[in-house]
Amino acid sequence: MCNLNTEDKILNASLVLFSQKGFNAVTTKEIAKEAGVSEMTLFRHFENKHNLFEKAFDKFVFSPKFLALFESLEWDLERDLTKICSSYQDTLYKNQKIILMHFKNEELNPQFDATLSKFPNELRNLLSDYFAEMGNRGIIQENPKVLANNFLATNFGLFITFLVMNNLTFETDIVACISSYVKIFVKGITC
Amino acid sequence: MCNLNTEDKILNASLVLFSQKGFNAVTTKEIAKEAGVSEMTLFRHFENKHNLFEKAFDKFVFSPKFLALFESLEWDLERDLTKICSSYQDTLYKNQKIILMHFKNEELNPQFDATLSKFPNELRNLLSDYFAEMGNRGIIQENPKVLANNFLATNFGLFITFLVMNNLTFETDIVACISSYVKIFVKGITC
DNA sequence: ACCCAATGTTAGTAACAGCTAACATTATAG
DNA sequence: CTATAATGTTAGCTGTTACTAACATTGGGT
Repeated sequence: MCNLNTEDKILNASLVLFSQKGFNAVTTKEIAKEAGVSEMTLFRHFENKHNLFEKAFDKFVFSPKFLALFESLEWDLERDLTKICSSYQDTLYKNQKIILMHFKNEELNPQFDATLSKFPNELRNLLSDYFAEMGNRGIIQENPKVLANNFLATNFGLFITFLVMNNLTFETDIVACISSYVKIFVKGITC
Repeated sequence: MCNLNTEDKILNASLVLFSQKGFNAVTTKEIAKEAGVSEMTLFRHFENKHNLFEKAFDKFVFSPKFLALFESLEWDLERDLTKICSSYQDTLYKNQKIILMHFKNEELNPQFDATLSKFPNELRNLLSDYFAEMGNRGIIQENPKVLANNFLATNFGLFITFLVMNNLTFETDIVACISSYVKIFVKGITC
């Protein structure tokens, strides 16, 4: 952690602290200390706190490539959904700090929301198309849009539950939960 | 909103603002203004900001009566789960501000987590027992604990998705999503 | 050995936070 | 009408925050 360059050390520290406490509750002194750097250095590199926040966001937001994923599907419900699940969970996991930042901060960055909504929306459309095609093939018959929403919301729900409520709720692990969910979901929607 | 007594006006304003921005990001001046009251009055009633936070929490936390709910069940999967769903969603809805407060604030109040974890844990145990009994009756065969976790996490996920991501994700409404979810879940777990 | 760029250190500013004290105003009840 | 309690107003204190200026220190490249 020490042989990173200065900017990265500061950005890392920012991400950690902003996601833990939110923008207003974190001080620049705190960030500097966490980064192992003088506060002055922080301002020399990022001008002001708000700018630092934006740079941290830009650097750490992870945009997945769902299109490739959907081209690799096999039109086998359980296999495909398992694949999609783990890809989506992976994306959520990689963005967990960013997502927490979003939860803790109100409308700090207008493009913040836009960026964060991009990949769920993309995934939702791809999923909806996938379900529609599965409907055409006579495999399922529910409304594809509702299914897509449902599937995404459940995945996000499982993710957020295990991420933020782990100390206060469930003891089963998320992998078991998800694989069980996919099995039930597949059986539940198959004609 | 104006014929409430002073303490209630302040507590209401606190809840709104704390859940929107988090403890540190809200000022006592802001709360006083939102409550339509002088800042001095706020301190006269609640001594300090932290105490105000705790009082707001104590006042607005809503503890449901799940035991009565489970005694009223009919051992018909879809009907029962629909009932449980809507009761849980109702609880979440009534506690939404409190839940948001929990999301935005790190370990401010030690009993905070304990209180908030009480009712999901209670519900989880009741649900798990319910599924176990349904297993004994030969209606389902999955692991009751995993099912309970799954059911709760999905419900929480749907709730939180619609609560906090409504501007950036899905356009379907939550009632449709939930009723669809229950149907799929029931079909998916029935032998 | 020297330069220069990156860092650290210290001191400080202006704004604002939480909070208090003192006094003025209102309202209500006897 | 008056006494009393609840509120408002103002001014200010104390600490902290974001941020700046000025100078000191380090360390690698030539």
